[in-house]
Amino acid sequence: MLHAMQDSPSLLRSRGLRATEPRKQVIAALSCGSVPRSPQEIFEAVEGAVNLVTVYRMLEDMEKAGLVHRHHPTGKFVLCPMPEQKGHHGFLHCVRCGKTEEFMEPALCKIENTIAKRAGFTPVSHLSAIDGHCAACR
Amino acid sequence: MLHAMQDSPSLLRSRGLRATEPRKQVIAALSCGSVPRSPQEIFEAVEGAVNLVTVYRMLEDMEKAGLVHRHHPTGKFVLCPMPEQKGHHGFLHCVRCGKTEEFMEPALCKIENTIAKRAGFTPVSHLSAIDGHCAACR
DNA sequence: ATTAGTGCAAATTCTTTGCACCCTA
DNA sequence: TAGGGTGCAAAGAATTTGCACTAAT
Repeated sequence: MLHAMQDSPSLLRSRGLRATEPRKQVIAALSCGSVPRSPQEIFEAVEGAVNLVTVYRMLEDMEKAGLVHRHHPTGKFVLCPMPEQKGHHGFLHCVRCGKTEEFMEPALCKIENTIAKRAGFTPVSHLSAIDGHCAACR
Repeated sequence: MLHAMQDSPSLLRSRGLRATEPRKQVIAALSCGSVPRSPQEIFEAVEGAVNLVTVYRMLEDMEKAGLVHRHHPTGKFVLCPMPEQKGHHGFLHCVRCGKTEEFMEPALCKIENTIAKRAGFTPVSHLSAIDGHCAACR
């Protein structure tokens, strides 16, 4: 997350997006605290410095670019800590404090592929979210 | 699913909900085709026979009762094929035709628990959805 | 200089709330 | 007949669209 905050311009450019002021601000807001945020919450976090409509459009672009992910079932957004890595990203989400961390676990992927195959499905993408209490909120 | 269609009244009553005409219609609509449906889509499926607002309230109640589940990331609703069974329910969803089936896989649960523990999380609930192409849409 | 990106205003769409009436158990 | 459910009207949120203007490359 920090790497994104420290150098959001190159992060953006590496994904084919221009490094604009609004985008840098939104990334900065998202990189604070590992908590998923809704468009409205991001808008408030930047204190209205970026238009809400722009936040919507931006998140759409950044999601396509793999820079942010939507956390389900909340539907909020988090910065992807490893945008270069392909594969199944999953979330660990604390229902008390909201802290959310992303993980990648090949073994989980493998089982999901097995389940899909068994049912005659050709898997394309996976989504998994684990809700619970984090160490601090135990 | 068929069992629900054939006897939605007892299904409803077994969960403490009254077997009303609107509810029977919504369950019938949901049990057709194993496709997740939004409140609006359900409203259209019953051809306006049930008020849209009622559909919303109903889905809320039925979800609490464990009769329907929300499918993520679409946010639409499906009838739960096994409301008696506890544990982690997951979805297999065809991105072409929309067909969605639910599964339960202890091995998946187990890995997710491991992931959570490893990160110091106490897991409370899991969500997983696999998108892909079903046998018919291959 | 180009063209992606942004802001503003306004339209849509989605979801919730309040309240009176109805119908299931 | 009592209380859970429903419909209707209306409010409130959330999300999208069009278009002119700005700014990054």
